[in-house]
Amino acid sequence: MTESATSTDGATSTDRATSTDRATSADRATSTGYRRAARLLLRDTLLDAARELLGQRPWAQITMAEVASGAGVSRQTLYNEFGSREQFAQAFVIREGERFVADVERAIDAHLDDPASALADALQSFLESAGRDPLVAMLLADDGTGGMLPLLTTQSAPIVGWASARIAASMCNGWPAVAEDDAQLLAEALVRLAISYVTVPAPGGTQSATADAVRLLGPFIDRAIRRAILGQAH
Amino acid sequence: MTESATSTDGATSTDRATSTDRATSADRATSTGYRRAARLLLRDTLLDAARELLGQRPWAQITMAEVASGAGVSRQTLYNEFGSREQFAQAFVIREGERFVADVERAIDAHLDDPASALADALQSFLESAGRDPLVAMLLADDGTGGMLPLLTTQSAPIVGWASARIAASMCNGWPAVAEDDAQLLAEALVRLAISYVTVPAPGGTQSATADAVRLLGPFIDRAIRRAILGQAH
DNA sequence: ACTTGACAAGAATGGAGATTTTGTCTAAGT
DNA sequence: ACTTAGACAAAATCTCCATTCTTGTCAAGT
Repeated sequence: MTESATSTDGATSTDRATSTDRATSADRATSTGYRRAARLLLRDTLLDAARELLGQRPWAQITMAEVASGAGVSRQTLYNEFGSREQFAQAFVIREGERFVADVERAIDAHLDDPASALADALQSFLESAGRDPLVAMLLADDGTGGMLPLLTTQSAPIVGWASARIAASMCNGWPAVAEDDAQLLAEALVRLAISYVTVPAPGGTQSATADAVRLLGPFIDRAIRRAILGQAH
Repeated sequence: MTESATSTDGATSTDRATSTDRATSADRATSTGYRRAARLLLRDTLLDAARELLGQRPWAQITMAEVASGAGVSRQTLYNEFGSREQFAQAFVIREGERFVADVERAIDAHLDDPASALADALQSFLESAGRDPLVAMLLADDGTGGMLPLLTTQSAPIVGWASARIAASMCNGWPAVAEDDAQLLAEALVRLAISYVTVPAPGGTQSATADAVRLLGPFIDRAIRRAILGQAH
């Protein structure tokens, strides 16, 4: 019995085009493309299931079996996809960080002409969505028994590295003139500050934090841009 | 300023002004001065005892009785001085943060002419001493069972507030021309970045972190100084 | 002011046994 | 191929209980 529970609203949708063999009348490349897509879908579904469970109780009290059944998938599949519980938790935190990265990338694309505005936009939307996030609330309420705090703090080196690399790449992409060094530096600072503001919010709320960050980093951005323009002219 | 640097291992005195002493007479002042000094000595001794114990095992496994006897003092005295275990832990973290503040203040005083150098000096010496600190190492190794991680992360709002206020005051003192807003902003960013760099070190080591911070915040400082000079001229 | 001894309430500890969970494996099913 | 159910050992967790320890606060002694 595997406890057929559920699926409230869930996001999960296990239905998949069952015709795996046939190339769906499209180009052949889709075959490998399908594989990858299916794999990503699987990962996302599992991560989503964990997310929903985390809204109810801390990570330490959630079993891998629950995650698997929440995703409508066997436990074995979960282990095949993410080696261990620890690795799964790591992947989860990274995926949540993905929202942050996505916010920043969207902001960059929306303000290709004005990096300072992009910064404001990025931090604002991220901090606001993080503030509404029940997961973040649970993390903040964690007194150490929750089990996920270290991942965001003492063991967050992988997340910081990954997120800042992604953001730096986006910056270089959106603002090709900016030096790679500057982008990397700004990206890492942004990530560190974002984590800091999530774990201990600014007393004045998110817009205060955003305004502060812009005021603080604005001069650096201005200088970077000025250097970029000079470099181009040269 | 107002910092009586101690010659020995590092019992920096936290001076709390709160002079409630209504002047009764001159000779009385000596007595009150002694009182205060004795009180501070007591606090420091207790905190030092805790520090030594923390070098051996995590906070969760240290009892108040051990701290008291380590300081050669009765348990009751400990409770009289710091209300509860939680408050003691808080005070301890703040006292450790005192080193950070002291480093920054010293750096400010040593570079009254050049804030950027002061920033570099401050962060460099702090990160280096923190890197050598066995306590910090223990905190970083903490998997959540240690019991002190939340104080430095999710519950670090008091520390951030206190440290940045102190540093901002020192900045305003050392560089009177700088706007209070700018000092406050820079101080808070410095504190947040310092905490971030302690919990997840920069891959390139402390000097890399310092160089990064200087490069990042340098433009802001330059602009603040430029504004300060203009303000003076006006 | 500091210490000592005592105190209740609550937290931790330990031990022994049952139960769960993790991580891996295999034999199937699609 | 990919997934699944079933089974498995090893490790972790839970339960229940009794016991000890710790916290926080007394009052009285120095």
